[in-house]
Amino acid sequence: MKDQDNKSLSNTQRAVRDLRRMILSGELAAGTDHLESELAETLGMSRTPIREAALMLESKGLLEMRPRKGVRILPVSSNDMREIYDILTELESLAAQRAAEAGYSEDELAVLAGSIAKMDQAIETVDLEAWAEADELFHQELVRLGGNKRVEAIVAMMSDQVRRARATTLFIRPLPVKSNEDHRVVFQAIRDGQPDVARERHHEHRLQAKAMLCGILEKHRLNSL
Amino acid sequence: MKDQDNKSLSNTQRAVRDLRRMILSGELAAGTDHLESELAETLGMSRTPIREAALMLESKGLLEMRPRKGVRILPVSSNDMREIYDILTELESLAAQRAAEAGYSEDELAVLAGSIAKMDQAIETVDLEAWAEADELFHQELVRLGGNKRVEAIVAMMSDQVRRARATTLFIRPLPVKSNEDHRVVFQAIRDGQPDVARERHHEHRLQAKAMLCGILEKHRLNSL
DNA sequence: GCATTTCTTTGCGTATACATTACAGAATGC
DNA sequence: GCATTCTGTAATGTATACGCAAAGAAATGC
Repeated sequence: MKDQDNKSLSNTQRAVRDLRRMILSGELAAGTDHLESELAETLGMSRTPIREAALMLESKGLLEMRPRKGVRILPVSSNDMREIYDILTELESLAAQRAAEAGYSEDELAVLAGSIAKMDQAIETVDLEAWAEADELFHQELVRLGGNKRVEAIVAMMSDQVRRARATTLFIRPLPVKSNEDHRVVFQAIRDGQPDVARERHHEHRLQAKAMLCGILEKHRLNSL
Repeated sequence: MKDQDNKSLSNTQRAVRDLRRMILSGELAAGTDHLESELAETLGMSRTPIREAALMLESKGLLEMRPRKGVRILPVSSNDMREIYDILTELESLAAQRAAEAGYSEDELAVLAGSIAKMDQAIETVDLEAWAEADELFHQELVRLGGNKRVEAIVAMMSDQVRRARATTLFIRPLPVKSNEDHRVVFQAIRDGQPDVARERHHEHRLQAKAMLCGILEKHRLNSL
């Protein structure tokens, strides 16, 4: 199945996918430099698709191309995380508001409800990986329901960067019980058609998440992930 | 001076700059298709830098590369404008808040004040082009003062698309007197260190601008710019 | 021993050639 | 006359080659 994908995908697309995966997994560590030709050999293709992929990832903020220094995997500082969380806070809150205004049916909210259920279960079994995955689904689906494709794209881009920080902090942070309550309240506001409540509560939720995460990063001097 | 730029800039960078300019000026009209080789010949370079430039502009949402259909200049529908204005509304309001929190000195706010003065003057002389330019400066500087580089980048990206719509609507819309009052109020709130006021007033300002612009677009059936 | 300059090496920017693939139009079968 | 398949072509996707510019090494002058 993966091989079929490989056949239909262009090399450039494969390079984007693989490089992104390697960056998010840490295989290409933050702050390290890599020659185009080196990456080309690693992925078994020529420099052209590598360059095209790197260009795309550069505009997504994952790396930087510097003449004669190779492509540099961008580190994410705690200041970067502040910037990113501020943007996520605003855009997701807008999405929550719009979702509440849209008046979705129970069916249409099934995925959102499901993600909350998964998070509850993950907390009971103290499975942090599963919680993180469900949390991501919640936010992604929330934004989808907001109905603004550009917001979706921006949030997806930022989420890529958050993911790296989260992988590090997941096991340091307190158990996200409060977080789950917040999600439930936002969900109810959307279901009950209360845009202002949905917006406000989600806004608050994200501000707290930001404070928590950035606090941890700074306390542990994790200044480049 | 321009020629010096051309010497120090790479062909890819020139292509980005020129293509962007051609799209914003309408020389490359929205909805039209252009072959890579055709653009290459126009700009006097090979396909490689054209492809790289197109890739960058694609991620900025100005165009789309479709296999065998050429590079398509993306039209901006009134629905697109709604999406864009919603994002600008949220992110600029955040910037206004943060700018007010930062406690800038009069000196540091000089550019912002200057842009307001220019807008006032432009209204008196009914010079809409000059007004639009000053208005853009105001919003750009506001976002800069917000101190979030990513917000700056996103807003700059979206502004590129707004510019096309504005060129069309500028001479249909009412004289932006109300707009200038809004700017002044936001400026004062920033100067006086009132984050909530700055945020709220700017938010309102942008919502009205959105309603006005989208209203015009729909009334005149301008559905692809 | 240090600075300056030149030379070498290395990696990127770009052109170009080639492979691939999707589409159009013709041709053939029914 | 219509549908289907085949084939040619046009445009993209990818590889590769080459020139140039910058960083480092070596050498020379002081």
